[in-house]
Amino acid sequence: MRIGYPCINRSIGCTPSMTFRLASYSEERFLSTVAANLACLQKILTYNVEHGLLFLRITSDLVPFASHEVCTFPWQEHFSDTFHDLGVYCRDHGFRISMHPDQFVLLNAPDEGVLRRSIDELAYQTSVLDLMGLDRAAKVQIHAGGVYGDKAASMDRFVENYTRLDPAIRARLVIENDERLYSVADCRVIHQRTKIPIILDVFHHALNSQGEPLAEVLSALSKTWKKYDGLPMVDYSSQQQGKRQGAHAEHIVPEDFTLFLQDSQPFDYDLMLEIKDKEKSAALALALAAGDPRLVTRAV
DNA sequence: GGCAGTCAAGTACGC
DNA sequence: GCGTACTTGACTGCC
Repeated sequence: MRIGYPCINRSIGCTPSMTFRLASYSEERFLSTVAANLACLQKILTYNVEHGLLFLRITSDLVPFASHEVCTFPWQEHFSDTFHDLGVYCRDHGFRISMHPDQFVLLNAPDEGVLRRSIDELAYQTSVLDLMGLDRAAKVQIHAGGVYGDKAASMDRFVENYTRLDPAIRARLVIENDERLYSVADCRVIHQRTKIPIILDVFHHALNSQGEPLAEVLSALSKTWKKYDGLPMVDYSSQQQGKRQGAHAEHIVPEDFTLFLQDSQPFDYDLMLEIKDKEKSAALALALAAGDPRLVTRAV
């Protein structure tokens, strides 16, 4: 079990998610932004090695507008050495890496334009991991998509579109249960037809499920990950008190997290903490997990 | 320097 | 059919 947090670090003074308005697009702006983002990503990796946090989600904004038609610059070639170096650093230090396209990426969209843009975005995110030379255990996670008034037909469309994807994308794609539309049970139906691995989002499962116990779910989902996919990934967060149901908490709740570690025994997984204060809660989680035989904080 | 409104992209839902 | 909520960090224009 590696522990990590998503995308940005609040204490190192840079962000790998620098972007700009579409109206401000220029090649100069694009190049300087990507260069700064990549430099910041290296800083975050270094910080994480020093703090024993070996699971990192890379931000979708690393290369702004990468999948947009406005971006015609061959950034893959231009930055290939930098990506390569980042990848070597990740491998040397035993990192697990993931990416998570946002809500606009819908593999089951009935609209052809939405589908095409979604696939373009998946191609971009996949290519980042490919350029870094990471193996198949580095994943791109999405939700199953929309319902569009007919869930069965929408799941059929997911399966169809998934099957037609470039193998390079398919090798990295995994799906995650969401808090409203597609539960773990729904994802398992899609898995049966595609063999796509399933990420468990513990918080979403609490909000959208038939109450299947954690151990039962982990047991089933672990089997959807092949050896070359790496350990299963799990997203963890908790409810922000006083906010709308589903709102992510600002800080980790130590008692809940300790309980989760106990309840998830004996399953092993890499854990992504979707908590707003990022590396701060991740450090606390590490402390709470100290002594857990599953925990890994440095390259072996 | 600080603040409020806005931002490439989509869907679901209430009225 | 239309407007709004969802989610969220960063940009941008205005004071």
